[in-house]
Amino acid sequence: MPELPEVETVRMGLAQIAKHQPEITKVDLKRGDIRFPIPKNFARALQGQKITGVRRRAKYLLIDTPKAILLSHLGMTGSWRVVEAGGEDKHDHCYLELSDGRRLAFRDPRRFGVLDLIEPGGESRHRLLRNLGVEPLDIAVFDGEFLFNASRKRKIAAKVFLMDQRIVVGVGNIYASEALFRAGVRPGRAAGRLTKEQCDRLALVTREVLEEAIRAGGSSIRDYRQAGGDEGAYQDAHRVYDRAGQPCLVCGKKVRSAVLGGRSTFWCDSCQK
DNA sequence: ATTTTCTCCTGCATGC
DNA sequence: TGCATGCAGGAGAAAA
Repeated sequence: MPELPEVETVRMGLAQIAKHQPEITKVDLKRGDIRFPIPKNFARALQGQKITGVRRRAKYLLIDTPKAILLSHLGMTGSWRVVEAGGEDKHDHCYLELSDGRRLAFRDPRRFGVLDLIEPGGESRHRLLRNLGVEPLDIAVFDGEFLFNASRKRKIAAKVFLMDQRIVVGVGNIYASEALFRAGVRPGRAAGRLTKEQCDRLALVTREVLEEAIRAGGSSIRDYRQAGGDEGAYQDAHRVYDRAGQPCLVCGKKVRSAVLGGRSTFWCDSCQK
């Protein structure tokens, strides 16, 4: 499930592919909708455009061209990958043919992803981007004080709070469990009851876990792959995620699991309070 | 305003 | 072997 580290890994891969600013010679759109309708002028707007950069905001990828920004979200099973000229996959919804002969596919079996266009400069007004919270890797804004202030009087579980993209972006189900484990905070604790010290620690370890995961190329669970097709390695570093019933790596007690906010959640009762 | 529930979709694991 | 069932989940949208 692509969360911030996976999306950032894909961003770096795409940026590498696009570093010489290839032109998009052809856009081959296979369907008119994924999760939402794809704009009618999608292919026309991108065709003939040069890729000038690849950015990330939250879990969204922004492929920049002079006249249009291609916005994409990987949802649950989405991926951008370099594919062979002839080959097609039934879950490839869009192909971008580049002037260097390469072909990029947006593949998404479960179709929870997004493809859209943004007018250059219109990023902050886009409906999917305008209500997003702070970037967790931005040290200037994401710290314990921010988390503390944002969580006052909130009754929702700390994990649900941490996954709320309007507060802080990029933290999904895997990294929320991992960060809370490192912070020593039980996922079900009411956000508003977190102490300042816990918020300090949570901000610190959230950044830590995301940065470590980026360095490892992300976590490959089921479908996720890097743009070059490689798997990430961070799934091997998970301390609690998907480890229900197995011994806690710190104290040896069984890792517990429950559904919280509709998502499977993992924690250690003795290491987290 | 905040919180909860529903929904989208397909692949895979499970059980009979 | 095959079918039905349930589960996984990012996040918007609607409901409470």
